[in-house]
Amino acid sequence: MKPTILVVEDDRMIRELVSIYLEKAGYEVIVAANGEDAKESFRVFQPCLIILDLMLPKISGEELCSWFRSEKRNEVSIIMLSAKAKTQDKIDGLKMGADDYMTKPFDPAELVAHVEAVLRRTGQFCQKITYGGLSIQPRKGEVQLFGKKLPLTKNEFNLLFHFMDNPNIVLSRDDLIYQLYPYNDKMVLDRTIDAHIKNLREKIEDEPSSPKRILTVRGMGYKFVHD
Amino acid sequence: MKPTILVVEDDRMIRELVSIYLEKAGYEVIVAANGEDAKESFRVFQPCLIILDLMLPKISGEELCSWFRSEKRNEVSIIMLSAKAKTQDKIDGLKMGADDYMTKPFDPAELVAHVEAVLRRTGQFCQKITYGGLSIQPRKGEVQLFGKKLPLTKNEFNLLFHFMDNPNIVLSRDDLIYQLYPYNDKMVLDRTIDAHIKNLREKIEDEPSSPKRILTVRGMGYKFVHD
DNA sequence: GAGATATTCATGAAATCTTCATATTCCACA
DNA sequence: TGTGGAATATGAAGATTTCATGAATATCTC
Repeated sequence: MKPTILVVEDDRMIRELVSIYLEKAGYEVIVAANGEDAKESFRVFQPCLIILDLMLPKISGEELCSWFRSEKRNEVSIIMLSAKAKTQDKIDGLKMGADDYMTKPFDPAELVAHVEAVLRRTGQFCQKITYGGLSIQPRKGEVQLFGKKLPLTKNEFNLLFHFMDNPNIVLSRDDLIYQLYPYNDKMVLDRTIDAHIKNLREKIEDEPSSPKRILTVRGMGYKFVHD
Repeated sequence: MKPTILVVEDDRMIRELVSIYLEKAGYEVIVAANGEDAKESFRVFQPCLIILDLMLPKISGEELCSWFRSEKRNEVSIIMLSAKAKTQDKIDGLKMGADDYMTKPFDPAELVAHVEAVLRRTGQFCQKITYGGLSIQPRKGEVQLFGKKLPLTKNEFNLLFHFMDNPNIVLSRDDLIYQLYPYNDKMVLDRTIDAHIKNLREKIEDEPSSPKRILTVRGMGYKFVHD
């Protein structure tokens, strides 16, 4: 499953050039030539990254950026594209919530490198997180331990994902319960989490020699560690 | 609770210029003029972001970058700084694991904007309070003394956090008790606090030569001091 | 309904907390 | 400068909390 990138650009030449490079780099590319289409594509395809030209007809790139950032759309990364090369323009763009800012004209290969840098950091949900031989692919719903597929239950999977998304951070049982039941519709005991942790540990720390991945932090919760 | 930034740059002028801007923007800044110092500072201060010049004496910036990445994979963000402005240089830098790449000469205000863009993603994880080699990272549930991890119990941790959050302020035992039991559900004696303080002191003032961090203010309570 | 999964329960062991008894320090005042 | 009383430090013992675990029960899914 490839990460999806939305390219918002009204200039057809640039749009296609960028698309070709991104596709060659292994991404799923969606294009939009104006703000309306961009919003629609965003809703439908839920891209993990947006390449956003600032000079657009009707709805401006800046306005779109705010829209993407509003509500709970913070997860998506945005790389701005603009002919405006003044320092203040760049600062304004970044302050607006862009993760990166590139000036036209640009080398598409460099754009790809920037995309990869940004996704390495933020696109975890779209791709794969790996720590010491343990890797999780959220979209595929798949977990591998040194290449061997691990069958996890839904709760185990969600727990592990949240752990690997927050390495070295102490997660309280309340926090973990909330991850499993975001709608607060269920009253479960702390002990339930313990039980899931136990089962999860058995699966990801299968051999006695394998490193302890999930530490218990007495009185506080659990922590996924690496290194 | 400012994020810590490590600036690795051999040119003193640039180093100080960058430091000034970053400090003005509210960051805790550590500087290093060469690779060895950088590694040492990295270990001790655990910065959440590194501004890394590529042209360094002895150990190159590229080598350092790999070292940082191997040391703590994703945890630290890296912004590269270089006079090399060719597209291929930027691509190489980003591929090496940098989160961003800026070319010299640069506007320090723009650098700050880039720093903020990068930290917007990752900054929440590296909140930290540091006084004289003693640092606490609430989200990690971790305390370090000159880079060495200290195992604290929950109460010790909470006490220390409250102390470091209120440096140089006298905290009464009642206040401290309230910190440990915000729900007022427990009646504990003042002596209990004394006992925790004793254990905490043993851990954070482990050597006879180490400075006294927690002072007793007779008749009033305790005070965490620095400088 | 059957198998898989989720949740709860009960238990023991271990870590941690709290208190108590005693020692030490500090300060006021002679 | 010495002394007594109050406040704090300390070590150890007992009490409590917390967690891992295995088994029992409930719930979900097909």
